[in-house]
Amino acid sequence: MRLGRDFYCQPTLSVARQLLGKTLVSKTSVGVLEGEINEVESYIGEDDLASHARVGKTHRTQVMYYEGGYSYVYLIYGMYYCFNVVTERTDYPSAILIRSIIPTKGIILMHRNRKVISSEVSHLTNGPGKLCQALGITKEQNAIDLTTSKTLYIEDRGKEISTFQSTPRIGISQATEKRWRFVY
DNA sequence: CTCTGGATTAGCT
DNA sequence: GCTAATCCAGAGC
Repeated sequence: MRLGRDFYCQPTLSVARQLLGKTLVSKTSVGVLEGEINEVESYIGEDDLASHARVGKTHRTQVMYYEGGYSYVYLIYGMYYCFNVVTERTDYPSAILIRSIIPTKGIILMHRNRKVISSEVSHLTNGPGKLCQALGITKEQNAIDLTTSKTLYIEDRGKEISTFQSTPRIGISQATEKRWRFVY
């Protein structure tokens, strides 16, 4: 069943751990694309130097100040999108970057959405930019309410994750001491 | 207005 | 391991 407001409005690190094993669903005009989340990263508060919200509320970061359950999609390096879910209460900027999923449905369509010629399934959605490309997520999907959207949401399919690792976050130059990346 | 650099990736050395 | 690709947010003037 679909994750609701209560799920996303918990403390960010708790939501991040619980997102492992959940299923990300993207219903596009060409078909349904799904994958199981297996790597996430947390960005918490304006004091988090690695978070976009370190500069405060701006046009780009305002969605991070929404209540939990909204999408935050941004363009990185001019060519890839990154998909985040906003967490916690209104006016507290926090979000979780979905870094990797395991494709479970619409794999043929994912291959078509990805630009690379030879992409093994294992390389299809194992990166934040890759999974957005595969699932057709762009800035058009920014600030969507994942608790009511008909096209983009996350479901609990009953998979339990017993063990996972927490490690420093990837690709950032500040605040690397925080082990806010979760993988299983 | 201009400038800098980034929560990335693919392809090459 | 190195870097080009390519856009735009944020900062400074």
